[in-house]
Amino acid sequence: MGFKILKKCPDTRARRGVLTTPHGEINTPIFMPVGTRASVKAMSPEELVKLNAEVILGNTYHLFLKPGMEIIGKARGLHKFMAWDRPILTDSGGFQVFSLSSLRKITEKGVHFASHIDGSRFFLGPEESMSIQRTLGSDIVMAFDECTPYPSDYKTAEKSMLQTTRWEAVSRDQKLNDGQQLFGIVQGSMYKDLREQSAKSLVEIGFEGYAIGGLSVGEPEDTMFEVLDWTVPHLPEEKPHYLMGVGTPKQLVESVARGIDMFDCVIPTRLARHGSAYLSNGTTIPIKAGRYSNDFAPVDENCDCYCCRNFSRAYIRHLFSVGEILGMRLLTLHNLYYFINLMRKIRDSLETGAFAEFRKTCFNS
RNA sequence: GUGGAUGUAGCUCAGUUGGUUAGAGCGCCUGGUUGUGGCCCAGGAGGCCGUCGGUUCAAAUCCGAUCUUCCACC
Repeated sequence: MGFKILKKCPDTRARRGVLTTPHGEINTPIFMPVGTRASVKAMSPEELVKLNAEVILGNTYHLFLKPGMEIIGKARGLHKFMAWDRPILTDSGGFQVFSLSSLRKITEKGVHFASHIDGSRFFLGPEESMSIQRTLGSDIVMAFDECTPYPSDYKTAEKSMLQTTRWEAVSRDQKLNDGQQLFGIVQGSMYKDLREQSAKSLVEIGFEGYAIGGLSVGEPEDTMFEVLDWTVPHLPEEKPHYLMGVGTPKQLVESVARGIDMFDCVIPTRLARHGSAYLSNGTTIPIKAGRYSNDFAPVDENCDCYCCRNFSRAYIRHLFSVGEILGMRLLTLHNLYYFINLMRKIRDSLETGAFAEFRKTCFNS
């Protein structure tokens, strides 16, 4: 178990690495498709394997509410329950408690909240989150944190960051299963000294990996990159760095250059369900637009995914306009293929020492 | 043929006792969507109100003719 750096970029902070878990190896930099409720929406595990997805996300908050831990326990863990035998990373539930639920009451022990599904009351704190993630049996466990809203004034951001730090220390003290790796999460909003302080505190506690949270929450893109520039240098170089919830193709490349190894984002799958398809230059097209009704070219001429090898824009637009499930499935497949392949190209360029060049030219086509 | 109904945005329809630049839903076009509620949000384009004539200061609205479509009867 653990992280090994295979090669470093001579020009940037980018690295090519391998993270070993109980369910296999993860080649970094990596993009992790999101499978919140024990399903990467519209994809079967078999299709994800064909796409070369090496690791997917699951979510403590959602799985805790439905189907509940008793059922996951009876299924003997999330891997068996959903028939996915590759690595799984589970989010701690902290983010969702703040973004989805209502009637939150925060105490030193955790958060009282009302379910976004039916309003029923629950409590989630670091002890509960770790216990749940132990039952889920995920390979990578995230510490319980509070995602500081944006914008936040300094005092609010500081208070929130310190609360997160205390919860993360409690998370670290909980017992996990053999092989489960715990990642800490840096907070601190957009303040340089808070980010540094958060990073240093986490390093003191000691985690198998370090995530950067509280970004891509509405701040300008340049601000996000700036926060990465402030934060990553304070993380242990030999541990994996995970940027939570990011991002667009351009943000992935730019964040790799700033030393990030892991990403997760709903963008490719959510946009696919809403009818947006990624092109190789990193932009999207709205496949539902009337102008595609007579366009018999593939979604992306430069793509060799199953969708682009077999189907036309006109056909997929038709599927969307009549509400056929296959439309969402094909675009999800295509968008994930694009993201996963983009990361493979990043890794290839790191291996050959050509990342800096790739960074400049990768969206030119 | 007779009687009744109908005609307003691409589609389905609202438009009160005549009163400023005629509305809605869907569709269409532009943006947005970042640790997931198969959505949603913000803008925009688009109408000689079937046609012709009349009444009136003023007509989608009242009157006449005509055409369209539908129903019933013969």
